[in-house]
Amino acid sequence: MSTRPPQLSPTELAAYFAFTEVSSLLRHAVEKQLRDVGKLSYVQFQLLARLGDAPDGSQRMTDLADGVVYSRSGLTYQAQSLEERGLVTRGPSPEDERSTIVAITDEGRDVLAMVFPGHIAAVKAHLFESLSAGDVEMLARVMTQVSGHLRAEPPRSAAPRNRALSK
Amino acid sequence: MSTRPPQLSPTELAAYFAFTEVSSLLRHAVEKQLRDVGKLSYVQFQLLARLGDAPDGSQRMTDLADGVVYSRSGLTYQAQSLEERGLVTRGPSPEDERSTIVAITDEGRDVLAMVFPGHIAAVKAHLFESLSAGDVEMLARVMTQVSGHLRAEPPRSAAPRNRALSK
DNA sequence: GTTAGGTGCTTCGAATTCGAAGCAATAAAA
DNA sequence: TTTTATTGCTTCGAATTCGAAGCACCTAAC
Repeated sequence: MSTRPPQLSPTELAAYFAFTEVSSLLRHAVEKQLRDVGKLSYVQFQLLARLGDAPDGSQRMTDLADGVVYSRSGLTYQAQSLEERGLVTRGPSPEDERSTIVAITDEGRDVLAMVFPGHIAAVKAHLFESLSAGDVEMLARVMTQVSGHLRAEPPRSAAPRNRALSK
Repeated sequence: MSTRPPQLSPTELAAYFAFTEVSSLLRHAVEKQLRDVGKLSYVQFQLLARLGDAPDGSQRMTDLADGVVYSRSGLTYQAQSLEERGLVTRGPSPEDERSTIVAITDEGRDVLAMVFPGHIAAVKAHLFESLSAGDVEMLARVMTQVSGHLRAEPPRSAAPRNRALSK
């Protein structure tokens, strides 16, 4: 019935499987390092890293959520947790009363500095160690390509809201 | 302090960021498709797919857990869920009383057949659409390389147990 | 203005996840 | 054989995750 099933070539299959496997294993390895060294979840680390990178060390909640590909409610949860630990502060935006601005604190930067070297080392050890410089370059190019493609169509982590009253 | 901090080259950084982003976005897209079409979580789909691929349609719990990079307790949970839905059966191994053998049922195969085309289409659309054949080949090669490297050292999803009484 | 719709975030409940601890069976050592 | 360690899985509790629903503010059209 309907259209005939689409297929993946053997190469595509191999690429897909290996890709998901690497992604899982890398993630686990990195999470362990972050947990052990800084008691941070992967998301928390990503949030701190993004804030640390931001020009003024602060960002809107929504932009953070989009940046790390994460649900808004989940971000609220993690931001609260980070705030309780004193690693970030949260406050309303002066421009838009609805927005919450999250800013990294000095303590947050300290923790970031604490875990960063180990994080880098873990990534190096698990992702790059077995690759040649050419491979890395290629990987960067291809992943950037796909990433751009993905960013294009689907809006973002906040799903288009209920077109509810469509009746 | 101690050793000087390791560094990632700009290319490595770009590769790492793009890689994690693609992995997140792809995962979300695929999960949505599986949920919508077959009410399956990603893990559940992976489990069914692995069982469907196995020569006799069955596997040990531990091997499944290792295969999908998943915690053992999490697998117990999902296997229970799949069993309740009649998509798999579970029973003790005749060879080793400790082992549980999970086997896919005909219904399981039906659900798998139901979601598979859409799954393939999603992967094609999100991961491969913007890539050339050469890129795909390269990606397959590099990911396989890394995957092998990762599989090598760290044992598996079941962490080396408490070498507790090391005293 | 005022009203309808859009946007930003949080709260809520349910589902999922993990690690630690526990139980049973097997393997290795003594 | 008995003791000791290892392996396979499940149960437990705590933490995390998400989507839906709700609240407040903001914007545009009237």
